[in-house]
Amino acid sequence: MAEQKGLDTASSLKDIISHAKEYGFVFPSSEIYDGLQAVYDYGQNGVELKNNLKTLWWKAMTMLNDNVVGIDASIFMHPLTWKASGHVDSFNDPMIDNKDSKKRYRADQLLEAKAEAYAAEGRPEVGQVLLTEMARLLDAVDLEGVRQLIINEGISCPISNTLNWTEVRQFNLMFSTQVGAVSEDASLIYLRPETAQGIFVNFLNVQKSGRMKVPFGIAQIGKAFRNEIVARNFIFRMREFEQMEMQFFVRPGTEMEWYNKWKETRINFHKALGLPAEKLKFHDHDKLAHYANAAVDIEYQFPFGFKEMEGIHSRTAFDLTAHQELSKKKQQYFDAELDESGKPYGNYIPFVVETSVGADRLFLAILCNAYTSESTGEGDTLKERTYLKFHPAVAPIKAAILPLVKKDGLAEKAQAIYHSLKRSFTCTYDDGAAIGKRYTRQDLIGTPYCIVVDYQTMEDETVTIRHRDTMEQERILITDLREKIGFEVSMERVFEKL
RNA sequence: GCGAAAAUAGCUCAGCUGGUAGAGCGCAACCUUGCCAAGGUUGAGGUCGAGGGUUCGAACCCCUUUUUUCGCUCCA
Repeated sequence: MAEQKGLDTASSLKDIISHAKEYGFVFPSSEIYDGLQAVYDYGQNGVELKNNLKTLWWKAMTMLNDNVVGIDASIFMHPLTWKASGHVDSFNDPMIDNKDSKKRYRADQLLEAKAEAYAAEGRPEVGQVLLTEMARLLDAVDLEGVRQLIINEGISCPISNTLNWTEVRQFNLMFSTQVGAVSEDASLIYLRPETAQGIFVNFLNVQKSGRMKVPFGIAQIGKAFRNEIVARNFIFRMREFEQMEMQFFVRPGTEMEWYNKWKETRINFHKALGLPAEKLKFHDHDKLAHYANAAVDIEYQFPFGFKEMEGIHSRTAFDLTAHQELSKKKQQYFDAELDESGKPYGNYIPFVVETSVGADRLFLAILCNAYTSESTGEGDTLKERTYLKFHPAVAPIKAAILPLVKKDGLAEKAQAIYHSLKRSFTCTYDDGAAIGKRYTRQDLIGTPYCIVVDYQTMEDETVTIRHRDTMEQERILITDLREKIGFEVSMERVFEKL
């Protein structure tokens, strides 16, 4: 009788974090110097798992869709990119703390709420004056002026009801650095806070050089950086993270059709990776961002609750239009397809449907789902068993080749098998301890198959395959290993469900 | 960023009212070993998160700091 430990509690996140560290999946960054908050490194097993996830996503996008191609844009981009995208303005949030309640607020939101209150009492013009003044102060970066405005308006903290405010501080969520001569203002550049803009600025390059016809998509995997005020929940929210984004360019008016199609396509991808349907759900955005006309998250039930893993946004023509206006370069596409009246659709700026997954979040979801701690038997036969039940296609190591004992030529035979298989998929060889201990070592890093060389192998060229989840064994010919295991661990096994 | 708690070997922990660090597991080598964390021998590994202070003497008391966890807050 197997009993699952409480996987949905906060304590199991702790178990997963220590398991991830102990078995080489995720380490705190620069740990010998006490680490760096909200930054993590992937270890020898973590990087294999993450690379597998990235490759699966990449191939699912570019190989399974005729009209999606990839790019790899730089992290550094022209500063005006972030002006056009709205990040320079909307990421500079002025924050203010109330010293009595210890609560923090966005100063602009406090003032906007006050302006709405004026409007509600029938004096919208007073509110408008307030907003204009606020905009002037924010543009001038007069933070003390903003604080005075809050105090003069008598805006008190809703919790403590006092006017005991701290100074206003800017939290710029974009990291910046300087290129070239340090003294020049123009040399200030940002680390990209999202990868999407690298796709938008290359829209016409790809469309023209690839003779792409709308609808088509551009996929990209890459690092992005955000100076989060609070980073929590392990690798869920990091300051440096990796996104897997695809921007799909469509004819205006058809965006909802594509939005719905990609919603289904993307959630099916996660299911094909082995994430259970009951731990996945859509969450529609109530409040849409400035660029979107529809937005939904695919949420996974992490140990700390249902949280966003992937976002699917209908971004309209916001981004390309903004880039066209700021760059003065037309971002339009000529659609030669004929409409109902027999005329070409002609020139337009395409609408965009975006799918954006956090690679680290997908990694965490896969790891949380795989982590299994069971106890079997009772009394004297009670045994604890912990293993990672990864889909074979994402497991860091696909197979371990183990001689039952080291002597009588079994080790040499096992090594020969190892060397012949390692060209086909990631394998490991271990003759270090008792066979049971070696099985457990592989369970702990989620290796789906253990291939064991025993005395019968020496007689009839067969080995046993021990399966991770069931602990059952089957005997097969050595010559069948490459094909049988190779197929089970292949991407194809995931893609056949898509 | 605010509040609370925690930090001793790779892991889990012990360490009395202050007297220059221990266990189990794990790890490495060798021997033994016919299938689910097997046994034996030997060994590596810690200035007790960091810095300062009090003291004859600090893992232990005081201050500061870093990191982590939890609760707020934030999350285009």
